[in-house]
Amino acid sequence: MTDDAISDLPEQMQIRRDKRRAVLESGRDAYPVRVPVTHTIEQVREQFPEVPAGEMTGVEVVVAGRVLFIRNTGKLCFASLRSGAGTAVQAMLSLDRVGEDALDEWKHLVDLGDHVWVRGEVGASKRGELSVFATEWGFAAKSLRPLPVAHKPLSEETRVRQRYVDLIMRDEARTIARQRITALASLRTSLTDRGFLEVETPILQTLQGGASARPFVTHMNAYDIDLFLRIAPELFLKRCVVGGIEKVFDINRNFRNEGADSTHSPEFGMLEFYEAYADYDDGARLTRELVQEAAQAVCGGLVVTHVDGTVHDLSGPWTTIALYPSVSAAVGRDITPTTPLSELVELCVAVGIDVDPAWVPGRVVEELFEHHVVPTFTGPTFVKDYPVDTSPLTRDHRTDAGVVEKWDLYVDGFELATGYSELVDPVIQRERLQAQAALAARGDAEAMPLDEDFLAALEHGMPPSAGVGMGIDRLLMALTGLGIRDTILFPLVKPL
RNA sequence: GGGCCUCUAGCUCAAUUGGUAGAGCUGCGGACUUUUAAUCCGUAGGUUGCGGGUUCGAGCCCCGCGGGGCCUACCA
Repeated sequence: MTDDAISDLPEQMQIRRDKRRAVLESGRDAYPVRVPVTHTIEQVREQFPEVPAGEMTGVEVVVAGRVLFIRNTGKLCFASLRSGAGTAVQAMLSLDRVGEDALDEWKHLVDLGDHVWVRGEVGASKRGELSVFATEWGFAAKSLRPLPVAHKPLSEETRVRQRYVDLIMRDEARTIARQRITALASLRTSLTDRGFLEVETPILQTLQGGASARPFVTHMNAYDIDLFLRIAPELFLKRCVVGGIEKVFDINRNFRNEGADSTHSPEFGMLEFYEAYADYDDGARLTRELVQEAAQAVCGGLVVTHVDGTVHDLSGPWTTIALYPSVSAAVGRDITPTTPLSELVELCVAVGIDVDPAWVPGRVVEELFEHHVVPTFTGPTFVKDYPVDTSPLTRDHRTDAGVVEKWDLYVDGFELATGYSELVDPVIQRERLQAQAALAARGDAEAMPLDEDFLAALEHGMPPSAGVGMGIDRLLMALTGLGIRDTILFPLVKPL
């Protein structure tokens, strides 16, 4: 006989273990391999949308669900059985229908959190609650741990560390888990409907590249080499474009070995797509359509309501501004890529922005932009034409000197997506990557080494292309107003 | 990286100046055939995050460590 009495266990857990043993010893099964279910709880709800209070339907069903509310009286017991998706139906066990033994066992063995099944006629209680009037019941799975109180909010830490409990207790947790998948499906549908091909690119990479970030490093025993977990799929998607997959995307997980806080997760979801014979304006247009179609799929419309009750309108063509003109308007002075650093620093000091002496002029302009312009945004906003000295890997603007063909999409004050007219000249790309490699050689952990194979691919000729990256977590944040950790089912947490 | 706050029963939280660790829900026993956080009677449940120190006495004060949160800095 197994010893299921574990010492030092909290009383309530020990009692549930004792009940489990009592179930088995009584000849019932606490964990049957199969349960005689005839209807899901959803099906019962759909089939009997309105049963008048106190009336019966004559239809017998067997339903199973988790017990989330329980109320026992002397000869009549109530329980609310809920499906995983959150639909509930009431079970009623009365002495005259289920019999004395089954009623007593129910009262003494069933706890909140247990999975049970009941067989019985569908009807409505005197209060009008749709109910299954049990003639028979059994366990589907006995729960050995007590649930938290239903009417007090679970601490944020418990919600994240024990997401299974969060999913049981909180409607919003169940909702966001489904919304995330809905958003991903919407992005896939939107892109494949437009002729894009979804590919998979490697997570284990021999060289880091495609972004400036510190990678996670791991080791491959067979080849005895260090490998990097990807920080971006970019260089592989460009290889696809070179190879003729001219509309291509990857929905992937990236890993960055940097800070983890309320807006940054060390692993995060990302959509990247590339479209040949398109430029950054085309990429912006498609990005807007993707976000709007995702909003339609997830929220049922383009006007979305956040968890704090605020309403956000994602419809329309959205505002597009250029970085330098917007800063010029805000500070009342003409700011261009040739404005001297001293003048830019002066403007920062005047409004209390601390300037790092190492910053290049473009960086200082971006600080002025974030201070003066970003807070004025009233809806989704594309900001285009960034300083060349902060975007060394990006193609120069076709007409404006000193800026590059890059945009950032701001929603709710954070950056949701970024897009480029991709640099495809292999000679210029090599020069810029060589400069990065020099930084890497000097110890800059975020700089990329020279990827000869990528350059060889470009030297075969890559058509002019638009490239876009969008954060999946941030898309969910924009649609729901949640923090990043609520959009990720299992965010990384430090072990206790 | 810096600063501030926080960790007490299964869950959510109290505990006055350093003086017997409590409540609600949950649990357990009992009553109740229409409950929705039922009601009533009775009752159990604690290594106060971990380790040291001060003190006659520490949940409370001091030091160290760990977890969490907020602000700030940095990074995308």
